[in-house]
Amino acid sequence: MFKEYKNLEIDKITNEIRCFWEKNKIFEKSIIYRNNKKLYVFYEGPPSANGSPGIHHILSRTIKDIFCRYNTLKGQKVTRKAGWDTHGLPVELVVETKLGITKKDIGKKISIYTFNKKCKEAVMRYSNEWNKLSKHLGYWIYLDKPYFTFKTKYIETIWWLLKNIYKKKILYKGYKIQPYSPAAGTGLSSHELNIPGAYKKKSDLTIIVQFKSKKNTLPKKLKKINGDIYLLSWTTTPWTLPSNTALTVGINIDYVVISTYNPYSFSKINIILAKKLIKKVLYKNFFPVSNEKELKEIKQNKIPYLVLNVFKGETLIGSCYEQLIDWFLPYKNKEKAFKIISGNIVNKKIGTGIVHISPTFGEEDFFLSKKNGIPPMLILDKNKIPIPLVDMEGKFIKETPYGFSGKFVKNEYYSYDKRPDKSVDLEIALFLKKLNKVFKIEKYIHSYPHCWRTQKPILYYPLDSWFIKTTSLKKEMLYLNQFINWKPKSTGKKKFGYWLENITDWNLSRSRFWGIPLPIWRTKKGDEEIVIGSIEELINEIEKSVKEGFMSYNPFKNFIIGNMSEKNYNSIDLHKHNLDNIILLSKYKKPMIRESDIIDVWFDSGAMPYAQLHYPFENQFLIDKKKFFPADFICEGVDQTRGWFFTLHTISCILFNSISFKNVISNGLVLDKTGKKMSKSRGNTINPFEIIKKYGPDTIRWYFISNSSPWGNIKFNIEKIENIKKKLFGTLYNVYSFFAIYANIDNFKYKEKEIKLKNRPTIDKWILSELNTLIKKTYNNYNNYEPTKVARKIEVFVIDNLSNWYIRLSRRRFWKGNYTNNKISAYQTLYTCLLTIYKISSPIAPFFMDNFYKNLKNTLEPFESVHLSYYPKYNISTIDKNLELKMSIAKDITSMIFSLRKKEKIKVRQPLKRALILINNFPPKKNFIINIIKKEVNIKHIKFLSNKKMYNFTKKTIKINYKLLGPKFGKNINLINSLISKLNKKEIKNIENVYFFIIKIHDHKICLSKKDVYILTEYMQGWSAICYNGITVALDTNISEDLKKEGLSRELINKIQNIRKYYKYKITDKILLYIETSKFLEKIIKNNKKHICEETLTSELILIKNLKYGIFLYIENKKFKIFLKRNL
RNA sequence: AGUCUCGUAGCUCAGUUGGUUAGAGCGCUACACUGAUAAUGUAGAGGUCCGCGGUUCAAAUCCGCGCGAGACUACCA
Repeated sequence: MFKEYKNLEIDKITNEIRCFWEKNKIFEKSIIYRNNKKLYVFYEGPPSANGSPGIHHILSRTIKDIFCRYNTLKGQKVTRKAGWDTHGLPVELVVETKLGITKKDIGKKISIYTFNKKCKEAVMRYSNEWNKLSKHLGYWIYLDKPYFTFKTKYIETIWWLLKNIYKKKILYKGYKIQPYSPAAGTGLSSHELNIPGAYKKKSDLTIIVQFKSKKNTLPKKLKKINGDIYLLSWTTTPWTLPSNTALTVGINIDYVVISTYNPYSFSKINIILAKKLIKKVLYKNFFPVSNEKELKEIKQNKIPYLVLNVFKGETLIGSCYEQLIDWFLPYKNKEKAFKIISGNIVNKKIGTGIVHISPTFGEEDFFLSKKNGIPPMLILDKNKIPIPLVDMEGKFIKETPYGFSGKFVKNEYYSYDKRPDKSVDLEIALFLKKLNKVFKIEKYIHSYPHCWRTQKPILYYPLDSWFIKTTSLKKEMLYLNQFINWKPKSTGKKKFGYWLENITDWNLSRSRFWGIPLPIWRTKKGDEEIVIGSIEELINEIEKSVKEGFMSYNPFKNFIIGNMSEKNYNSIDLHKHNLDNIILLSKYKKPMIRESDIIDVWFDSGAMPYAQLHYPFENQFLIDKKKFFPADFICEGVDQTRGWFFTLHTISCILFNSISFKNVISNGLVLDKTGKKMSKSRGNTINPFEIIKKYGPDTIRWYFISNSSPWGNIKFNIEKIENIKKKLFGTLYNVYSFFAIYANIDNFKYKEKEIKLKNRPTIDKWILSELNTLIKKTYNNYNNYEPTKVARKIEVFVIDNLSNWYIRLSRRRFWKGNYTNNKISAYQTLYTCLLTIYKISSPIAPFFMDNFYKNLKNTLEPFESVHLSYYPKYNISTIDKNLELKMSIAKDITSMIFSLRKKEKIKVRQPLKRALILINNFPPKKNFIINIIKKEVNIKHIKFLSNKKMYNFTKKTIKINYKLLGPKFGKNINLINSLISKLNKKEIKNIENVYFFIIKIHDHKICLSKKDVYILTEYMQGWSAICYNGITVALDTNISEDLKKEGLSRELINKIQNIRKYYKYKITDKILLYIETSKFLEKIIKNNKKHICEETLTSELILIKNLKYGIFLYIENKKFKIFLKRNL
């Protein structure tokens, strides 16, 4: 027996299947059973469990699950290990808040040990939520032995990787300009700048200053100009001007030399600025003139200017200028300073098009100057250590002249009572004005980052950091990127590609506490250093140090080298609180202390392919033999492009000269119904658990996948989910129920031999052809990582082809007649369709499909679960495109006849005599189609007519094929079209009968082929007709007396069936039928009695004059009485 | 501010290398059909293909400039 249902309870099914999976370890089996099969490698991007999962995690986890399940179906072994990202600032901030402390207090008020302990506790606080999400969503992943980034084994791999990066000589210590809060005395991470509210509108004093060019270094063109030439440059941070060492121009930007006057001193000057910005810089008091004469007069403070020359920025590159404020000179390479360099940072819309560069206080400035060999403005302090002109409290250094010494560069850094009237920026402006070096002073409002703790503006400040020299690997990384299949392509090519193009060295350092410590020890002077690559190495080094007396004992002496047991590894902790106490011995017997920073958490996650395996200490072959590397597939949100995707790629490129993932889907965001981002502050977030509970995981999964491509943003709309539940799952349920009811009645169990395709009725051949086409298409789309196309194709098949067409047409075969081959064929066909649908849909809707699969499984299909079965193979010989085409024409014709009936107001129950159909080039063998149409639309005769016969009834129109003729005739195409469209019916007919014909344009003869035009037959005179898609259908609307009676008899059948249904009789129940007789009814019944009895399973139909019991019915407004009862 | 993605019916989305009159589903209105169906069919209403300009015989599609939404990066001086 096939299981029958009373109604569809998705919730119940889901729970049952979930229990079934757990109890029978289906997930485990799906891996074990494929033990000797090829591996499909999937990497789980580790989530951080210190926040609870949101609705968007449903999206990415659904996609991940789909491809893991699909590839299992394909017969591959798909292991997937869960992992947790455990380190990082967000955790630390949570703990800080909880303990009511700030960064300064760590190591003072509270020990690093305690702090780290608290972090470790805090990090997993939502892990239960995450596991619950996996479970409820049906996301299959090994939760039992996940990798944790804080575990000793994980850390050991990271160290090994870092040591090998060091060996490649691309790990170095250097300066980086970083956001820094002088008020708080700490550097800030970019994360902290992204805290909402960090960017605030700030009003700054901006000035345009005049850098005097060294004329002999200018291009020839400009040397000829009389007088000094100044480069105008704009800045919002005048306090950085003493640190200026270069100017930047855009090579493709047009610049001009202008002769004019300084608006403050009215001295005559030549200035250089971007052509496009003339109007913005020289507005209000300035006016353009066209010759030297006019330039001479300043009228009522109106200043004339004359454009002398236009040139590309490129020509300025390498030219020099005089230092603007000559208080200091760079301690190193000063001869290379004060040059014009090129850079793409030049904004064409604001400023002057010439950017002032202070490498010590701007990140872009820093990189650009480094690239161009420009020295930063660093001077040597009394200890001969290079320092910038502003100290770490945000003050000008002592040595600064003209009263600037010790002044805060931002007024906000003073306490309120001590804040001076004039800010440093203003003082610098006035100082330069006196020297006649200022062209303009203005206020400017822009958004500027502020320290989230002190609410004061941050500075960009050079700080010590460890870097990986990723810039040196740019080529390799770009090259290897070509071999990654990105979904969508643009993320890989553009977003990721551009990012690689503009790659900067990877800053690994974080001056925080909860993370993997840098395994680097250095002497005080920094002349000797060691990078530790394993615990063994560390222990050995400690031993040396103990011998020399730098350390009193070895804190890790209980660790057994070479013992890979969890117990051994859990016995030691490699976090900062332990490592900072370790002092190592240098080659020249000097003490070395650890570089105090921890490693960027992104390195943790990017190292996950190796660290999850404890490579190379264990599982070495899995990576080296490329068994578990690179991944076949990863998937995360598009925001990970510069996050996880990047770090994975970088590490594998550096160390393994390989990509680390072959296919990647970067999914979009989940927005609310109106397209707004979901956020707690907006209050439009959706609880993933509630939504899963309410609609079921399959429905949600299907919704996410079918609604739009996963890489687009999805607007989360509950109504659509409802629709999927009703339409797809409802229909599938109904098709199954239909099958189960009748299969059980006929005791069909798929025990009979499979009926050969050639012996099946055409309708079965058709649906099997469509089914195989579907398998083929879904197979390709899965392989191309296009889940949306898969889901949509399945929807069309299930709803349109299988339910609304195949079953509708085949209905009678299931419930009428004996258990013949025809009937068996119907069962076998429907069975195959259902089983196939369950399999190909199971990656997307794993619960629902498994449930129904299990109901159908039999000796032919022995698998315990659909997820242990195999993806169906499509059979090319079953696909009959011609048949599919014919059927789609039949559908069209049916629709058209319904449409005509509606127009003529003739019910479908009323049989009609005939319909005529005109269609060009209809494939042969029409009978099958004719029979379907006849039954569907209740018409006795369907006739396909040839063109010739129809000639008199039709109107012909002709149109040209633009696609073919357009390229041939270009502009003349419209002329040809007007000529062609004027052809009369006879001429068109002539064209139909030939292959080529000739038309005349302006005495030119043009030869056209029949393919160059479309001929449409549109209309039939005197008939009720309709035309669509090149098909014309005409309906004979005359109703004879006999047809009328037949129609009425059908009306009667319908009424009886409704009563049976109302009485809840079984479909197989036979009945006795009593009808109160009348002339009207006798007329109806007379010729159709047999048919009526057959249709309604009436064993006896009795006409009685006076019927005591019964119900009243109406046909055509005539009242009569009827009584029926079960014939037991 | 820059970069990237997106913008097609009230809603969600298709729309092939540019080519005849831009489509589907949901929703709305009316009618029909139904012994699996909470379905389905037919008809109707509903479009400045975000706007402007360009290339072309021909643009929703290609290019440029805007506008709007989102992400990423952000003192991009």
